[in-house]
Amino acid sequence: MSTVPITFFQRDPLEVAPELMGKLLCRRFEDGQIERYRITEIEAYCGETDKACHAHKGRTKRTEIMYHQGGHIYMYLIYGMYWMLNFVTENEGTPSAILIRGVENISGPGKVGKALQLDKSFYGKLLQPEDNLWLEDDGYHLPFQTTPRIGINYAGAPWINKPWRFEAK
DNA sequence: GCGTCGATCTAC
DNA sequence: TAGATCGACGCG
Repeated sequence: MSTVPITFFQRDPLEVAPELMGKLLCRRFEDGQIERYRITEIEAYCGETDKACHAHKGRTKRTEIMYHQGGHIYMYLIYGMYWMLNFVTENEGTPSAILIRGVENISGPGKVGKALQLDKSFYGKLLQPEDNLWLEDDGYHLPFQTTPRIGINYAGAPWINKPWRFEAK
């Protein structure tokens, strides 16, 4: 069992994603209680050219954090009620991120944010124990498969067809 | 300043 | 299949 270092995220999201599958997402709640959730479903969003990526229209207040060093947390509100959890990848100036769509026993990105009690206060924090959200590797290897991403039809081809969603098999 | 809409989920 | 619910963004 070891804590995954921030540098793990400072490379191409398509390289990080397969290694992220099966890792343990750890959360320390307000009351000090610690829970661990195995990551079972994620999606990669790759830079300004990827029309499904929020950063495809450039640097804004919301997407700003995606332009920073990998290892930061990107949170955003969707449909007025769900907080989506994302991990920033790559380095300064290269916007990309990985959306956590599901963990063991919890399916759906909206439910993950709710179960882990995450909101905008986590925007811009780092994935480290000091910030109450971090990653651990227990050596477990989770079998997975890739499929197109969900809910991004507006992006059009070829982006809707990219097999950038990873799910447990 | 105002209208539109989204990387969702639940219930009718 | 529609409704909840709100911040970001486009338009002007």
